[in-house]
Amino acid sequence: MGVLAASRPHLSLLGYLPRRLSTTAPATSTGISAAVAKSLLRNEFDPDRAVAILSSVADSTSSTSARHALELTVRRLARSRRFSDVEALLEYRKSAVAGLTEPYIATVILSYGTAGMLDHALCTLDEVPALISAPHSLVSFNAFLSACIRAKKPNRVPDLFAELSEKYAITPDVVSYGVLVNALCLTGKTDKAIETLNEMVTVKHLEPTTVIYTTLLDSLYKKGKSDEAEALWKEMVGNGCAPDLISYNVRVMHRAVHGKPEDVLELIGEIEAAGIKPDTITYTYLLTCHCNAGQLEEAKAVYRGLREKGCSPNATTFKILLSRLCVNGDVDMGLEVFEDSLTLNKVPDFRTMKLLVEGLVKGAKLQEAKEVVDKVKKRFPENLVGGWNKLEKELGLSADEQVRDQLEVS
DNA sequence: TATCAGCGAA
Repeated sequence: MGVLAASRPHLSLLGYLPRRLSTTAPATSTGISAAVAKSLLRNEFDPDRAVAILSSVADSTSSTSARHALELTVRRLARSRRFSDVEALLEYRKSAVAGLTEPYIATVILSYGTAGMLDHALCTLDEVPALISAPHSLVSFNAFLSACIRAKKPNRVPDLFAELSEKYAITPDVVSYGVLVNALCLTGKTDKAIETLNEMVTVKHLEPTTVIYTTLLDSLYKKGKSDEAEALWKEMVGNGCAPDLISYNVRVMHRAVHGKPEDVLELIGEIEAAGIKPDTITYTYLLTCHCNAGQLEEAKAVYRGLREKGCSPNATTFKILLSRLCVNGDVDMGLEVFEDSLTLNKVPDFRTMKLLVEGLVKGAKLQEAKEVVDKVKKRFPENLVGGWNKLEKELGLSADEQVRDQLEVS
């Protein structure tokens, strides 16, 4: 019942789509570029405004940015549980876009996966030959397998892999096997995943890839089987699959959790020696390792050194460093890090921000605490502000409380 | 030339 209510189409949206596209845009707005839409969407959490941004994209199909913009919009709608609107949006794209291509349909399939609507993804896959007047290729098949994983249903991949490749007479390639191996890893069947890789090589005569090895390495490390992982790393290199940054980062992750900062630094040295430039994820692991070893000054140094390494902090960097700073009572640096996150539009989650505000109040920095709350409230959509109002009351930061404080002082 | 696979954390 609740589901029905939640998934009832939003009338304004349904009306909006065709109208927007059939009406000539006013002279002032000739449409924005997909790249601009993408950056707007990244900071737009309101689903209706997201749809509005998306529909003003001039070139809505060809670029990767345009496809990414579509996926971001679907994610916003799905987060609001507006699945009928997701359907309206994606079905409209399928029907109204001239010169529909298989890569574009692949994006629709993946978007349905992101929204958890696997039945719709499967229907779309079925429609491919009718939509493009050509048989399926691996692109839509692989996109569908990947949609299963995005929909958090990796357990369905093995059966569908066999069933659909048979039904559509498709010969799976290394990408298909890559998704299959990942699905097996995600469902805890790492042994079966390794078996699958071996089958792929010996029976299907497909070359193994760095990507598939990386999937397996990650799974083995996360299961605590580091010896097996190290052996597989050697196998990967031996089979001519050169490790890239992501495979190194999987190792860095393991060392950051189980080793010392020196071990992580040593591995970073190896990465650089291989002619690869570590990225923000690499340095965030290093920073985390320093934090866990109680080396807060070193962690701060890593943070401050990011820019000269050509990296900029991401949401995870901010979250980890800020929470650790607050726990250690370093609210001054905490404020600095918060301001940076504001500048980059990557303000950490409520729990982390709560630590900063509480720390500031504890340190008698009421004015700063209030400013932080105001700035965060301004950035977040209405539906997330509730927690802040409650926290303000608890900490005595709300307007009423302040007036009372002032009265008490005078 | 890329589209369809792999790392953080939500």
